[in-house]
Amino acid sequence: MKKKSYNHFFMNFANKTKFDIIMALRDRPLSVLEIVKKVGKEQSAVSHDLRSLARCHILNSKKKGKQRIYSLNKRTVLPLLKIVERHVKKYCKRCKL
Amino acid sequence: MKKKSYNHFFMNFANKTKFDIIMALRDRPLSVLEIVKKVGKEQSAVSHDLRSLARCHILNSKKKGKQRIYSLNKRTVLPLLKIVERHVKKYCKRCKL
DNA sequence: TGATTATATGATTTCTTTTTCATATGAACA
DNA sequence: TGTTCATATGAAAAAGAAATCATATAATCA
Repeated sequence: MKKKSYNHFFMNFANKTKFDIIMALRDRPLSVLEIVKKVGKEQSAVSHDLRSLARCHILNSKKKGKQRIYSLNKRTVLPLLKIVERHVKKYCKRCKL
Repeated sequence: MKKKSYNHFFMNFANKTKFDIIMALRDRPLSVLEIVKKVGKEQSAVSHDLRSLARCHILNSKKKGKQRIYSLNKRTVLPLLKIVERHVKKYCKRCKL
């Protein structure tokens, strides 16, 4: 079992900015600049995060002129988020987290 | 949306030891000492991790004499692992992670 | 009550991840 | 070709998380 793969995978959801990026891409694919605007972080920081997300195949990307468009791996991410949403709603109503 | 809840939740899967603990509890509930043996870490480190896992309701616990027995929140954890296992098998065949 | 066993806690050190900054690459187009 | 816009990269600084250590609590039982 590839433990490191799991660690990296989950790390991408555990980090605030990376999680924001995932959420930003739920509705539709976006270019880097659009993502930068949505999540309100430095371009460079976002690029680093995108790299990490794409390396784990949480995001896909394709070029479009001089832009790069990132999109969500919905097959994995949507059902995953659904499970965790249910969990958080159930258990984190009035917890301090 | 409780972003911090999500971050903490995923952090418990992203960390090597915590992930090991989750895996150790897949078959059956265990006492702290049993978990310590299984994951091969210091008792104190394991206790810290158990606290964090239980705070997010990934684990439940109950006392039994002077022991404390930890068990998995299967409803959330099992389907989650299933999704990620599929993902890792599909994408991380020969990746370096 | 005091000794023993099981687990938890808090503070500090150590390690990893994230942010930031400066700069590089690469595509489009005048 | 040179300028501009979009994105990526690498290294160093800053922040955050985990491991460690010493000690505390809590339950059991002699």
